[in-house]
Amino acid sequence: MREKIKNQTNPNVSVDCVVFGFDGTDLKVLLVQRELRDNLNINDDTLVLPGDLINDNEDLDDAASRILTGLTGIRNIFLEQIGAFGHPQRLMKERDQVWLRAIRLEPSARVITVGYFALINIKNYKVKPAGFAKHILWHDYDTVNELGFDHKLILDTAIAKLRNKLYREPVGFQLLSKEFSINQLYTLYNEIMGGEIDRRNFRRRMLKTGFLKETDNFQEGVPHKPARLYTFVRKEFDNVSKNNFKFY
Amino acid sequence: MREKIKNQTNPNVSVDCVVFGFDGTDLKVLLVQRELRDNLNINDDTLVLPGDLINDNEDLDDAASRILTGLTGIRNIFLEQIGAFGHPQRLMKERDQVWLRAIRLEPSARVITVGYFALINIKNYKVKPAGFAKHILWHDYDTVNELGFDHKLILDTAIAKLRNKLYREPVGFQLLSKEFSINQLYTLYNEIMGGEIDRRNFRRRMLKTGFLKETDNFQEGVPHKPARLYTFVRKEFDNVSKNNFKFY
DNA sequence: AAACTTAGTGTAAAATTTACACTTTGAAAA
DNA sequence: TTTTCAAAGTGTAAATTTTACACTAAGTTT
Repeated sequence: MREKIKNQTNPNVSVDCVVFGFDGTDLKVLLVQRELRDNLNINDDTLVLPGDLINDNEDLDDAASRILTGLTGIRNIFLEQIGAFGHPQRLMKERDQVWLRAIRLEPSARVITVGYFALINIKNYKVKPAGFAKHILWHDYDTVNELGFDHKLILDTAIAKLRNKLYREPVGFQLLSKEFSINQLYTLYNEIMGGEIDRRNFRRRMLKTGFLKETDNFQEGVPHKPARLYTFVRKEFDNVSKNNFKFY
Repeated sequence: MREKIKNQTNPNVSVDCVVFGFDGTDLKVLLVQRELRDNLNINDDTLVLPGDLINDNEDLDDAASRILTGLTGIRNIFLEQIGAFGHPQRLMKERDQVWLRAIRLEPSARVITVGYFALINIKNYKVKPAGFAKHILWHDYDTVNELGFDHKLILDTAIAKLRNKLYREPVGFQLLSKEFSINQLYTLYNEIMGGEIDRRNFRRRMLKTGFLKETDNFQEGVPHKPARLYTFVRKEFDNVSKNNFKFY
């Protein structure tokens, strides 16, 4: 770091969260409408990721937690950083620039955002509007088109990281209830991977790992044979061989 | 993002680079001595990663490139973001706080740094002192102990990312000369992985991928049988099956 | 010519992956 | 109560990949 040049303006730094959820069938992502302020006559209902400026003296991770706690009330959410995104303001779309000026961020300063992704179980927690997000919705991941700022890029990066993570840790369990059937797990993984996983081989592989523990409970209220429910045992996962990778 | 709260101070944002090099035997990392300023009587020769504040209107990636070009003269360096690191200033060691105050960064503002890692071939480029790095050295990766700020954390994260990356892309070639022997490649990989790779199986696997092209050249000046040299053919890599991963 | 150092090579056993289709079970409908 | 429906649950054989493992070849130096 060199001596500070005085005619530079420090950037605003925000944290934006990609919150993935799973409703049993589709992968969802939590989006908010860019807040309209009554005293502004700009018309802007662009969808963006939930986020906020970081506070002084606040860890980046803590800022992400704060945002999610505000939206969901949950305290210990699975959270992982995606990275920093920082296009200079001049590269933004006009609409985004207007919006930034409207809320009077430090004049002329750019915004650098640190992306996080989180996984939560849709059914367990009701999301609720927060100060920085009056309109909030679960959006189908597959059909997200355009988002404000560079949030589409952040979202794309997030799904890549999530897939990647699935190769090393059983993160998928964060998206399911405590007890789940093998086929629910299968549906989730298949959805995340966007792919063609063989159902029978999937079951065998998962059971072989040893970190799924059979319970005595079964699905209820389904109009067909109810499936046995399992729980995830982290302790067992930690023993699983991690020699899973070939390098290039 | 909410309306800017006026008593907040925007953080300084810097970019720090973990530059890995390979000298044929050991993995190295480029470090600089925290710059001593003659007009300050603080005694500080702490080693840190090369870095700098980002400029207004400068992409984060561009800032990292700029730093590396300053140190090495190379323009197209393999570079990848590691992530953002942002402990509030209050969590820093006293020595780091003193240093920051000494160079008069925006008073009381914290520093958020975005880490990058780069791979370069030590032999091809002479590193040279730059404005922000008067003393610069290749340090053995294995024996790096403590660094200023949270740079040790950044370094640890970088090596993890590098290993990780090796599972999906043949990045190791960035660290070697254009033509190299299989055993040079082996030594490098073994060094990065910190591990026990079987030499024979390594050779077979690498050759089988098809992205190593045999040349008619051999090592020169070695006091033993000279090894055949190969080049890396990216086009072929792109055809290699990427179905290399098992998930959990 | 002998000694040294790294290059370069093969195989068989074990483990893993893959492809693939029918039976079972409970609920709902007829 | 029987039939129908929908998803649960199960097995195997062939192909592929991984693993473990030790000697010969070739060029340089002494």
